[in-house]
Amino acid sequence: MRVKEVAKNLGVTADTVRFYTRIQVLNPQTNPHNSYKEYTQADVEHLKFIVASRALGFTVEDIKNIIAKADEHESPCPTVRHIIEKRLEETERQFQNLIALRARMTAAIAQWENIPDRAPNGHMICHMIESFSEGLNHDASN
Amino acid sequence: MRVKEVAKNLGVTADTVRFYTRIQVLNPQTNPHNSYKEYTQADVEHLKFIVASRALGFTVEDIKNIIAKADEHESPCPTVRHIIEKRLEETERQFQNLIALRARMTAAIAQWENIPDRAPNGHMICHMIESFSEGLNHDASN
DNA sequence: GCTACACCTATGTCTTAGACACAGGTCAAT
DNA sequence: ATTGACCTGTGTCTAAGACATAGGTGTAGC
Repeated sequence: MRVKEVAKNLGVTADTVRFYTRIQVLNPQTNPHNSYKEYTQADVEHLKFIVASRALGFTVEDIKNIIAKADEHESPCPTVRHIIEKRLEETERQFQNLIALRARMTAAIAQWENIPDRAPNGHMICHMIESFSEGLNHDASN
Repeated sequence: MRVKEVAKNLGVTADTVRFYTRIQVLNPQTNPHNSYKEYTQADVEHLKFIVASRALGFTVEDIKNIIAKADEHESPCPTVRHIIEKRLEETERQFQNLIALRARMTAAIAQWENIPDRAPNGHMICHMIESFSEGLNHDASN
């Protein structure tokens, strides 16, 4: 199979498959005539593993490490358990940040609903943002 | 003031200030002797605007556009109102994605709690991920 | 066989918002 | 004058692909 077909089968873009191939986390054979890549069923299974891992929040670097462990005939499972805990913590942090961001955005929109547009002057670029930033507590706790 | 002091005053890193200076969204004077940048109080106010905008989810490119509008003596407010709506929608999408990701992660961790580690074999890299991917519905609706 | 032409391919470059490395500058204490 | 701690600008790097482009494939019509 060639890249497009493989991609369509797994619901990802051809560029994604090319990317995995480029960084050698996927290693199809190359047709020496036109240098097209030829993906076997085993390659597809391999890609399926990669896609599933990505869907669980693993980075591509994580996946490389997991595969490396398996290539040494060691069980990658302890590594997998450890990494997903770490990634879950990060996700939780992002989640909190996103909630805070959304709160700031909706608060700003609400605050701006009742005030008029205004031309910029010497010390103001946009009075809406400028006035909103007054209420922002920029502490160093981060 | 020099970069570190400015950064500390606004609760960002010196690298962040240097970055804004590099892309010319901040334009301090340069000391011709040592090519150190010298930030005036006006520069600090300008940076304050940038930091506030970033805190509202605007991209640096957005901020450039807003400043460009203001430089043409046009009110940037309509632009600002428009952009924040767009960014809020994106944030909402990210939010949904993050919720779904977190659900997948916790589901995987729960599922893996009761199954043993296992060595990789010919057709499996990590049976935990592999078995989890079975339950994944990879549809094309995205 | 030849030529269009639609579609596909690999490769190189670009993206964000800074973080990091590093060679050199500053400045107060000696 | 020299040490040494700290600071500076500049160049490079990051993640995970997306995009641009020159060239290949393969079918249809002649």
